[in-house]
Amino acid sequence: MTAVPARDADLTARARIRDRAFALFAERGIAATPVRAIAGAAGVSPALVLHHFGSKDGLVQAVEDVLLETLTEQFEQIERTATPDVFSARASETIAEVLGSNPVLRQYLRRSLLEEHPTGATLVDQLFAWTERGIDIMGQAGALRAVADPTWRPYQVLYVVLGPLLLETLLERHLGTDAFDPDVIAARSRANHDFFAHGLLA
Amino acid sequence: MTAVPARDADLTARARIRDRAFALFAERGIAATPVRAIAGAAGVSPALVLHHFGSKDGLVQAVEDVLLETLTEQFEQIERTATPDVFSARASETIAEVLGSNPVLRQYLRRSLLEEHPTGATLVDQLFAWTERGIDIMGQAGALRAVADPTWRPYQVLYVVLGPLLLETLLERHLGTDAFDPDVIAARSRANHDFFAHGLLA
DNA sequence: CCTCGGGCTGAACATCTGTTCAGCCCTGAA
DNA sequence: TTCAGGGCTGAACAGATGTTCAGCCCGAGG
Repeated sequence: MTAVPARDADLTARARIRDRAFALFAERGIAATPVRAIAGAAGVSPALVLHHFGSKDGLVQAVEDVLLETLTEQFEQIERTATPDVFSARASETIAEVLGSNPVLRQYLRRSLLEEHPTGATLVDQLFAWTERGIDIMGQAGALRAVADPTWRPYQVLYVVLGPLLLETLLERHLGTDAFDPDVIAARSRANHDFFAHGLLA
Repeated sequence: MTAVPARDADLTARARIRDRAFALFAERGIAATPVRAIAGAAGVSPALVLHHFGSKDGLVQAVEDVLLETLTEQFEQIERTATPDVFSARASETIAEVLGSNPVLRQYLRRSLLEEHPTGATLVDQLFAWTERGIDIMGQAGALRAVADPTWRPYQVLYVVLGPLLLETLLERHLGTDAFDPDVIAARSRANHDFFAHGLLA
């Protein structure tokens, strides 16, 4: 899923339509993006969009299939290659890298996670499962503090990690800089690690 | 803003339209809610909706005005009545109470916080300001641990507090129970306090 | 009594939406 | 050369949507 294709001419019309749809869905939302707008952005007739994807829903499905596949790939790679002692660091690094370089992806994810769309649910469930898995790995390595009710731990982690994505516009307004600039990400990571390590209260 | 009016007949048609619009906007989103649907739900002709509010945008504005006013009222009351030592407890208690008893409000908020709509931005900014103010109060009471970079503290708090609201469907799916049931809220509050007090790591 | 005005309606309008369809062009196989 | 097939298009259609408008009903004020 290339958010901003380098050279459209290299892509088949089908791929161009999918990519443009992805960007426009992210920017305006699916319902608010007419097939005609996608066709226009891809330099193609509206009829061709339907010709390739059957219906607008079919196009949405195709877009989300690619999205899901790409993300799954990323996360499985973390799980395969990261050892327990660096798991947390590697995971947050990869997340930052994937999200930081791709504003359109962030916007699309934001919509997906909050809308009741089934793909959004799949995605959140996936993220939650990965978080649980990561916590498990760290727990077995003895890195976690024992708590009375461990139910909420993965949620707490997920909230802190996903917060900057879900409320990106807030960050942008108040920080005045790009919320996913590498330096900002680094500072936030340090603060989060401190938070996870010691909490906030005296 | 009464999410589910007790007895519609008691309300003027204008108020009934506003309330129904609020519920339908929350459920389906603003763009996906036709004026005709609102009119139907309120037992009124579509033309009356426009007669009272000028346009659909006018209706949206009216709905959001009431929403913002109600929430502001709640939070100002906390600030007026809570002393520093109980501020955190009182705030989370009130938030839980307001949100817990009002599923439609939660849904509407979720949409507002995420959409680029100006009211959504105002609302998030307001929530952030309240969080900052609460942290300030607790800091002056000496309840906070000193950290290297305090920039991120209010965000971290906001993420953890707003998480269950933003990702309510995830909670619902995995917990199997109402995510804002009083018992669940209580358990979550305890876990959050522990998190804020000591962090997660060993 | 009349009439004025606001709540309220049905019907209509222009526009936008997803989708269909007959048919164009062009490449590659027979 | 013929011809089949897939990429592709313009025009059109049916339905939905926001909005307008002429006019209804009915209670308050003269």
